[in-house]
Amino acid sequence: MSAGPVPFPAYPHEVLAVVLSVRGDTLSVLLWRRSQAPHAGRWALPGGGVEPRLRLREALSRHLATKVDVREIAWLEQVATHSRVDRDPRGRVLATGYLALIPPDTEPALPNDTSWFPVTQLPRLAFDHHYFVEAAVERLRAKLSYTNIGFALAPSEFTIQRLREVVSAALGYDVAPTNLHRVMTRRGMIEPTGARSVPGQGGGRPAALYRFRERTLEITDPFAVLRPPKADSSARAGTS
Amino acid sequence: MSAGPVPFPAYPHEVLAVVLSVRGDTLSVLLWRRSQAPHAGRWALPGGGVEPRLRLREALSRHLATKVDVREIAWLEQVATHSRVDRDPRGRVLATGYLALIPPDTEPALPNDTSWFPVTQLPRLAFDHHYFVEAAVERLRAKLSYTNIGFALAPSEFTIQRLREVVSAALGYDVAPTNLHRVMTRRGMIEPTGARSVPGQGGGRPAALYRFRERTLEITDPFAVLRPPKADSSARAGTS
DNA sequence: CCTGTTTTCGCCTCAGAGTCGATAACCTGC
DNA sequence: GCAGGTTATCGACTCTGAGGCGAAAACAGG
Repeated sequence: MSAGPVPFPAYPHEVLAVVLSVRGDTLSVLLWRRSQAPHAGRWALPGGGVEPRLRLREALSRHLATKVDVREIAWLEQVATHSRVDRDPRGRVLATGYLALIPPDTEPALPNDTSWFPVTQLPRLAFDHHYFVEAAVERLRAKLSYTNIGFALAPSEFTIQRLREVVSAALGYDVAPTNLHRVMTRRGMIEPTGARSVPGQGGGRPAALYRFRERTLEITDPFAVLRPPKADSSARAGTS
Repeated sequence: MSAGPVPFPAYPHEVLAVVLSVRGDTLSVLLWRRSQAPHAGRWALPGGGVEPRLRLREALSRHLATKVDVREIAWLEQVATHSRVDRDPRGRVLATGYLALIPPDTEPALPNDTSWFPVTQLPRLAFDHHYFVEAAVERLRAKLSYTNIGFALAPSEFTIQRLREVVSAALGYDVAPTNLHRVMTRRGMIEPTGARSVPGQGGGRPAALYRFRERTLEITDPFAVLRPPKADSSARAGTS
């Protein structure tokens, strides 16, 4: 550090995670119950302060490690920073919220004060945490329609039926499995593993297993109003 | 304030604005030239510290007021918060960046140290400001395709040709005016004012004038992979 | 009335969504 | 091991909305 002091006012800063996962066919968020004031007894998002040498994301990972195994987090994305002066009764605190996604086939060992809540049946949350939840769910649902973000919400291998359940839970409404299969396939998002599901009870044809082809975010051109001239050939590129 | 002290470390926090506008057929960003260390002589985004009783957005508006008339800002949206420990040589500073849009028919009186730069020909920026510019431009381009955000980038009244120029500049590639007209109309985004443009030089049929129907953000369902059952009738709703 | 410019319209193609039925693969019970 | 029930998968067809393209229409000016 050098070149004189920083000329800006400082404020306590916290990071918060909206950890979303499909638990038993409903999209749920991970909350922990506060035992101390302020808002003792209310449910809150996991998170906390930012240590001096950590970036926001790193600080958040450490806080999350006390709740879930961080390796289970398949997606982590910053959503928004809130700055209401009175959002914390103890004094002004800025808060940056992240969206974190966990696949449904991992079962984190939760501490006693922590549990999953369906996003449609949230308890009263501490501070302004409900704003973060709303924003994160909205972000997730938007991205489900034009990215392959589903990879972070689905098991590593799944049947189309299971994928339908997961996507339906995340979106909040039913989707038809036949169209889901066709769309995901046509977009090249999923591919069959070759294996088949174990028949299970009740008989019937065992379903084929699929996996997401990529496990990093890819954007499926959301019908671009007006896309580049024609992809290849025709010059004009210009920038970057 | 009450209930004990805030238990989180504090950091200087600044707000930055990526002010974008179409200037002479190219998407441009508003920069000012730093006169003092660090990074004296380099160009930087407008912004600064956050006063104690102001929210981030309010603080940003005040900083912007020294550069442009705030009333000209047609859209203001938070994009991201950066936290690299060494992003400011004077010490750790967190920074929250905003995207601000200004219509092309307003001509802000700029201070001497301030001017517009085409986003494709940026000078070397101070700090990590280029990250903010990239993120803001990306956000703008994404939203152009599935929202009516264009209202903040277009004049209050315009011909289809002019709209094409503005949109082309923002996207960085040419778009066909005929499709633009149809798409914008079909989505109900624009409507004719009834007036026609002055013929101008060269003759030809005078173009009809249009305006954006709404000047607040509306989202045009980006082809939802799987949308709700059928909107009305057919029961099945369920949650929410 | 001819020319140049801009708008407007029609036609074509393509992708997504929904429906239906045929077929495949498995179970259970006899 | 075979018949019948159950579930999964796939293809064919249709419908709708969007983008690409080009021709026709509308209009000002000479």
